[in-house]
Order: sequence, then structure tokens, then C-alpha cells
Amino acid sequence: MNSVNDFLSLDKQLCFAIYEASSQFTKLYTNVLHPFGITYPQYLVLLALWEKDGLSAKELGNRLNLGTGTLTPMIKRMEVNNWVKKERSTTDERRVSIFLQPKALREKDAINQSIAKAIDTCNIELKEYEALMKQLKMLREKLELRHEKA
Amino acid sequence: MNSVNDFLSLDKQLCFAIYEASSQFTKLYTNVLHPFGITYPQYLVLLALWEKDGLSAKELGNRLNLGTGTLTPMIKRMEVNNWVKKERSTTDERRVSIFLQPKALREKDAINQSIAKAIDTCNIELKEYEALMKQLKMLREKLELRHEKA
DNA sequence: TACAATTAAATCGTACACGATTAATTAAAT
DNA sequence: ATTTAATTAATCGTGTACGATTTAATTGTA
Repeated sequence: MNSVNDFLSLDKQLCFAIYEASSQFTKLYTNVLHPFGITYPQYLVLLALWEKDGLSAKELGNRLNLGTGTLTPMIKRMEVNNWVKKERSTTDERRVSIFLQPKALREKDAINQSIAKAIDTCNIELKEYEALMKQLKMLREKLELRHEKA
Repeated sequence: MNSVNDFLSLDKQLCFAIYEASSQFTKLYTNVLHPFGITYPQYLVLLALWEKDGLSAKELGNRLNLGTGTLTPMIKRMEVNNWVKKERSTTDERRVSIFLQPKALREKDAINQSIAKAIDTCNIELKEYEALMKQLKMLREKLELRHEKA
């Protein structure tokens, strides 16, 4: 096995390691969230709204790096399930603000405690956690920088 | 902002950092691969087959952590575009082996050079690269361990 | 004022991703 | 040998994801 093939090996590819980690997290969160009737991306929406309720679709999209092609139908599903409510702005009728519904406030603690408990069973050291966050931040900056150039 | 809300902040969540990194990689690879007429997940399939041609659908699924619900239609698309060919095993007619087509061998170098060039422009230090790989491996092991317990 | 450019959402088409079910084949057990 | 269990793919339904286009509302400017 020469060095070129070695570089090409799936196991050596950072993209794949991240792809795998992401899908593992998705599965973990999906399991935990299933009893509550929300999906992992929907949970990310709730996280954003718990931080700041009433964000517009656009702002939510910026926060989560998602376009309207993803968000619009997702919000619609969350609306049907009484997690959020959409409200057209009166001052600018293009804008749609998304507000948490009582259910989302009521379930907040239970959901987050379930998540915290599940994450806890993984025994991830605080040190590793922080190191990973720091390195992913660096990576993100480099990938973003490249995007702007292109 | 108290510590509970702090923990709940999107920016503090490892899952989100990885979710972001993954989608950034997807976008980067998508851009590079688009001229060749393949998607990022399809490229991962090619990577696996370049390493070992003739894998069965099941083996490919294990390698990439994908089920048949994802792979079957994806392989079908790759077959239509002449990247791979499916062959039913004669000894065990349940098994379907997937073989690279000439196109996939012909384009291999060009594709990988394009990817390498794009990654290169990100200026990711070898040190960071390796550190991230190592930590993601540790994380994967912990997440996998948890899966088995559940 | 009028009208062009910009902005915000919604819509559309394609492609993953996954759990659950089904269908066909092989292996195992009595 | 027959039945049962296990294995492998395919199929189905739901839910992201994303680029491109469309629609509606607002802003900028001639």
C-alpha cells in the first residue's frame, strides 16, 4: 500500500470521521428525543428559540446554517405538533417570526435533562469535550474562509 | 445568564459543532464533485470501492454506516451514471456485489486531485488534522460503546 | 410618484438517511 | 426432509438538506 492509496483510505479522511461522528450524534439524539415526538434538527430549532424566542425564519436559518427549503417545511411540521407558532410581522409583512408554544416551554427541562443524561453515559471528559470544540471551531473558521474566497 | 442556560446555548453543544462541520464538509465536497457528476455520499462509496472492489451491499453499508434504505437507491443512481455495476452472487443469490465501472477507475485520479487541491486551500495543519482525527476516534468509540449498552 | 433592485418566504426537484416491513434465499434444528 | 430461523436486499414512509425558481413586500432612486 503506497502513500497515495494510504491517503485515499476512508479511515484517513477527516471528512469521513466527521461524517461518522455527526451521524452517531444524530442517532443518539434521535433515540432520546423520540419519546418527546421531535427530531434532532427540530431540537436544534428549539435550542435556538429557547435562547431567543421570536426569531424570524431568516435569522433561524443563519443560526443553524439552513435555507428556507429545509426550514419552511420543518417549521410547518413543528407547528402541526404544537411546538411553535408562526406570526407574520405587521411592520414588515415579508418577515415571519417563530414563537415557542406552551408545550415547548413546558417540556424544555424534561427534554434537556434526558439529553444531558444520555450524553453523561458516554463518559466524555470535559477536557476532550473542550479540546474538540476548540478544534472544530478552528476547522470551521478555515472552511468558512475558503467558502468566502470561492 | 446562569450555568444551565449556558449549557443549553447552541454554541456550547458539541453535537452542533459537529453538525456544522459535517455540513460544511458536505458543501465543500459537493462543490468539488459537482463537475464530475457525483455527490459527496457517492464519493464515499467510490472511496470504499477503490479500497476494495466488489464489496457486497451489506459490507458497503457496514463500512459507511448506511442501511439498505439509503444504499439501494444510491447504488441504483450510480449504476445509471455508469460508476458501478451490480452483480448477483452465483453461490449465494441473496448477495449483491458492487463493482467499479471503467469510468470510476478512469476518473479516480482527477477526482482525488481536485479534492486534495480544495482541501489544501483550507490550510489545515497536519498537526490539527491528526489531533482532530484522534479525538474523533475517541469520541466515536465512546458513542459506539453507548449504543451497544442500549 | 413610479419603477427597478433588493429582501424574505415559499415552492419545487433531487438526493440522502433511517426505521420498519417485505421477499427471497440459505442455514439450522428437529 | 421439513420446518424454522437467520440473512440479505429491496421497498416504503417520513424527514431532512440544498440549489434554483417564484411570489410578495419593501426599499432605493430617478
